[in-house]
Parts: sequence; structure tokens; C-alpha cells
Amino acid sequence: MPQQPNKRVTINDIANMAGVSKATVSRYLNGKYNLMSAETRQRIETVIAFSHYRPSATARSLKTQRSNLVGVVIADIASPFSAALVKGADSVFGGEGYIPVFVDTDDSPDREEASIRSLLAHQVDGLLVNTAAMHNPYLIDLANSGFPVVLCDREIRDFNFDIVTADYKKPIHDLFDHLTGQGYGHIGICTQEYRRNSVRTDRVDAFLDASRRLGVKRPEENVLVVKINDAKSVSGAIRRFIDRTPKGTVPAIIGVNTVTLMSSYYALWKMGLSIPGEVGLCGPDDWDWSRHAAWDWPEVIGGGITTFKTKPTQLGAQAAWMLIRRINNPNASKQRVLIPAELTTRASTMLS
Amino acid sequence: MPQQPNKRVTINDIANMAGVSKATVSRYLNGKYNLMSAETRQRIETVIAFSHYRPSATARSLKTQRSNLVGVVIADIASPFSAALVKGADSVFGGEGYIPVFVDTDDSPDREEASIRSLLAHQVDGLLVNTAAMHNPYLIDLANSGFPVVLCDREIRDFNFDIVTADYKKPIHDLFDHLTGQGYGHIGICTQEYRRNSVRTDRVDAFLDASRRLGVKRPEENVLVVKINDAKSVSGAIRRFIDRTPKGTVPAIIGVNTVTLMSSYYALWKMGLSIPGEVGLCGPDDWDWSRHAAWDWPEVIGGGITTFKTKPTQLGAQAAWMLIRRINNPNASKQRVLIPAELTTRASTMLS
DNA sequence: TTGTAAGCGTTATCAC
DNA sequence: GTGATAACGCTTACAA
Repeated sequence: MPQQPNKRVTINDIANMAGVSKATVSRYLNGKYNLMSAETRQRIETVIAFSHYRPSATARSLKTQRSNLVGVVIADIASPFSAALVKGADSVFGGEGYIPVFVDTDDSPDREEASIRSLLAHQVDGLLVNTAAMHNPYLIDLANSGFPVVLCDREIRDFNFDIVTADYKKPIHDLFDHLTGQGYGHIGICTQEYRRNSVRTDRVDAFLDASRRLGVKRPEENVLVVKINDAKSVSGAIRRFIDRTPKGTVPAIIGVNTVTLMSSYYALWKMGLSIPGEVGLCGPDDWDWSRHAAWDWPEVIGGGITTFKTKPTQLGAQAAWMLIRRINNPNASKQRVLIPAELTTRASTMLS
Repeated sequence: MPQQPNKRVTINDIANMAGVSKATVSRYLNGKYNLMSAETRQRIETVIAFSHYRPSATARSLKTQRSNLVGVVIADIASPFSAALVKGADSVFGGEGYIPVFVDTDDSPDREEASIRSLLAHQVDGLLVNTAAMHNPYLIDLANSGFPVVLCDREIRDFNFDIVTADYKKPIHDLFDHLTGQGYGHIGICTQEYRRNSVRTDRVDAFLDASRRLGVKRPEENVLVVKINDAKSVSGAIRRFIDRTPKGTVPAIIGVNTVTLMSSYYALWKMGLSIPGEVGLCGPDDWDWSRHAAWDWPEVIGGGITTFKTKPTQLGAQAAWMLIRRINNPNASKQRVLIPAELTTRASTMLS
């Protein structure tokens, strides 16, 4: 088979074949049937069906300055949380005729900015961003210029963005109340480096507040900052925390997110400490797997782990709606939506 | 602040400001510095730096018929397997100057075809597809026409595609050998509906082969087809399988993928059956979390589950390279790459 | 070394 | 109802 030049069939070809002008074909393509006779419409329809014609979205974008592309910028697309978020966003964009372009920034502010520039060059109509940087002049400029931007999950403090996120402080207070109610007297939070990340920062702040409310003097000491891909770092921090437990009380650990929660579980298991008797354990369930199967990981692991459920799928879907609204109405006032989180207590914190 | 029309700055504006023609600016943009004087280059550089100019990728694509966009079509982007695959692909595309456009097809062949049409309209330079359909005339036509398409993970049998996948049969045989070596005498495989899915089909076929090799008469009876989001369906099938265990032997269950493996674990746990003594349990680890943390779920759950590791991140990365190669060289001969899987035995199958 | 002008595949403004 | 024709923002012969 010779190498076919395989020339693309264009609106001109269709016009010629149908014996009309390309203006008429264009009208047909845009559904303006009232601007043509029934037979013209019919003729074009036939020719198109016959010819495998596919209008060039590129040419259309160039002319109309709209692309029906939306950029979805994700800090770490491989995390189950983000994957669910992406799925939620994808489903609403798809239904509304937008095609989402996902990019992963590897949690790097520089890559985030570069990705966004590239998306803008491709004429995306708007941006849904799970930002890598809590402080973000570039994104603020962009939103300020009137370009549709909505934030999802992670916040940028110093500007009033459209955003959908969750109340990340309340569940930590809830957890605290539950733990003290069960009789845990020495409570720590296990976290990765958190200062650049609004979600972790919120949770740690809530932890500090709750600790002080309880009368803890130096709650900072109970913030265990670990390197998540270094098992020794996790078990070392936990070991030191547990060693500091006052006589007569039982320690408990809150994971700042699902990954640290699991890492803590793993470390405790390796140390041979029993949950909930020797240590309590709880934290967020960021993974939203209920759709996938009839079980949920916090039920399966270690006989049940107390968690509160964040809702990434819903977060993504809501944010997508918000972006569409913003694209259609650039002047609407900014919105802030909070998805509530549900606490489910399980065996891992049941001291009594 | 009045509603700024916010006119886009174009190559013409730059040309005017720099006092050169737009051809020269274009040359500058494409790095053809040898075609202009040092001072011209300098002048353009300054003007651009000053003006926030961003060339329109759309216009460029229209002219050049290349977009630097690649379509990445994924059956279920929310599964940890796909998420890792996407991450792997993303990292190589990003590094090579391509911007990947991910779409989720919800495992529907119709949505897959629609998504691909839409991607083609946007002039993507190539397609990386994790297909929803084992038989797929549309994709075959497309690849046949010379358009760059590479498959990832899932196969389409009746055509010679570029593909990167894993050898999905061998690990099942390995598992079988391991189980019988440990003394398990009644082996079943728990799977979702599998006939449209090449990976599940391969695994079930390998299971049937291995069973026959062992002298099992009706191995089909040991293929437990379950509905994954219905706990009763899973536990019912497992219960019936276990009830059929011949006297004096111990049953074992292989999960066809990680989700069914986990579901089986959950069902066994609910039934109060002890692993590995009363039932053996094993299957694939499709999730590739080693990058995320220092632990891996098969170690954490139930004291350790025997798995073989598929490598989604690597799969995605390899496939991306293969697609880039295909885009650059449409006439190269087709390639087929198999990523090997590693078996790790753990407590869940240690009868002896 | 630089400029002119045609053209990529559409849409939109006029006419007729 | 329909058709010319001028954009949209670039790239690229071909000239100069």
C-alpha cells in the first residue's frame, strides 16, 4: 500500500461536493438550519455522512477564540484522592461538551506555572487548579485579569478565588473530641512537611487549637513531621512520641492524610504495638473508593480504622460546575463551596 | 475597574513594536537566530519580555498541522492502576514537549470512540489508548490509516498494534505452582465479567490452563464471576466455591485483579475464615504505590498477601516513548513490549 | 538579513 | 436562502 498523502477533508471539499458555498456548510455545522432550505440541508448532510468529514476544532478555535478545552491542573495525579477528583471533574465536563486537559505538576509551583502557560497558549477556556503553592502571585494575576480560574481542594489565601474545598478543621476537632471521650490522653498528629500545603496546614492548625483547648502546653511537640518514603523517619518519630506519653494515659495518633495514616499504621504494626489498646489511630479517608467496590479500606485494614471521609469525586464535580458557570458568566461574584466531611468511628479508637 | 476588552497581544503587535516584520518575529520564536542580526534578535527579545506575549498554539497548529497534543484515552482514570499509568505517561510526554490530553471513557466503547473523534478534531498528534474494547474496528481503521496509535495494557487481538503491556499469563502459572507447592488443592479465581477485557481474559485463560495441567476436570466451575460492588455476590460465590472443596484439601483463591483480590479478602474476613490456614489468598498488585510511601499495601493488609506486581507507571512511560517514536517515524515497524511481573510470596499463602 | 504574501480551516459580515 | 470575502494568528516560500 503506497503512502497516501491522506489529505484532510475540509469544509471547502464539502462545499464543492454539495454544490454550495462554505458559508452554507458552516451554517449547517452550527445547526443554523433555519437559514437554509430543507433540500440544501439534506444535500450537505448526505455529503458529510459519506465523506468522513470532521471539522477542525483548531480552525474553529482560532476564529472564535474559544476552544471548549478546559485545563485541569493537578498536583499529583497518581494519588487516589486526585484520581477521584479528576474523575468527578471529567464526568461533568464531558457532559457539558468541554474536553478537559489534565496536567500533573508533581507538586512543583514552577511546573505548575509552566503548565498553565502552555495551557493558555492552547486557548483553554478556563482553568481548574489543585494548586501546588499556597502563595501564588501568578495565579492571582491570572484570575485578576478576568480569566476563569477555580481552585479545588487546596487554597490560596491572599486572594478571593472561586473555590470548592472541604472544611478541614472541623473534622480534626471532631476526632479530638472523640479521642478524649474514649480516654486517650496524649494525642499527636503525624504529617509530612506541611507549610506549603493549605490542607495540611489547616489540619495541623486545628490540631494545635484543639490541643491547647485541652490544656496541652507545648502542642507543637506533638506534631510529628516525617518523611513519608522513609520508614525509619516515621517509626522514629512515633516511637519518640509514644515514649513521651505521661504515666497513666494512652497515646493516640492522627494521620494528617491517608498516606501518613497508612504509614503510621504500618509503623505501629512493625513495632508490634496493639491498636487501639496501646495506641489509638485515626485520620482522614481521602480515597473515595465506595464507588469501586462494596468495601472501603478503613473497614478492611486492621479490623477497622476511625476516619472522616473527604469527598474528592464530589469536590471535582462541583469545581467543574463552578468553572463552567464562571466561563459563562465572567462577572458573577466569587463563590466558595465547602463539602462537609463525615466522621465514622471504628475499632482503632475504641478504648472503652 | 472597567471591563477591559483585554485584547490579546499577537505576533503583529510584537512586530510593530520591534519595528520588524512578523516573519522575523516568527523566525525568532522558532529559534532561527542565524537568520537575523544580533541586534534584531535583541530588540525582539526585549519587546517580548516587556509585553507578556504568548504565541497562539492554536494558530500555529492550524498552520503546521501539528499540535504537540497527544490524546491519552483511559478506561477508568480513577483506578489506582490507571492513575499510575497516567503519571508515567505524563512524565515522559512533559519532558518531550508534548502535552497529554487525558480522557476517561468509563470503560465504554461508545464513549471511547466519541472521545477519540473529539481528540482528532483537536489535531492531536497521536493517541495512547487503554482500550475499553477488545474488538475495535474503529481503532483498527485509524491505525491502519497511518495515524499514530499505541495501546497500553489492554490488547486488541485482531490487529498488529504498537503496544506495551505485561505478560499476564505467566504470573498466574507462577501463582498456581506456588499454591500447589504449599499444598493447596482446590484453587479458584475470583473475577468480574471478563470477556470484553483482554487482561482479565488472559488471566482467566491462564488459570484454566494451569488447572487442567493439574488434572482438574471442570476448571470453569472454579471461575467465580462476581459483581464487584455487591458484597453478597462476592461472598456467595466464595462460599459456594469453598463448600465444594474436596475432603482433605485446602482451598485457595486468586483475585483476577487488585479490586477483586481486596473484595475477596473482605468477604473472607467477614465470613470469619482464617487466611492462610482455612483459605489461601493471592493475586496481582496493580497499584504501584512504592513511590508514594515506604510501605506497600500487600504488606500491610492481613499480615501480608502474596502478590505479583504489575508496573503501571513503567507501562505508561514506555507506551509514551513508543508513541513519540511512532509520531516521529510513521513507517517504523510495529513494536510489542512486555513488562515482566514479579511474584512476592507472603503470609496469605504460606500453608507450611 | 529581512520583508511580502499566500494559506492553514473555520466563522461572520456583508451583500444579493 | 445563499454566496463572497475578510478575518483569526501564525509559518514559510519566494523575493529583495
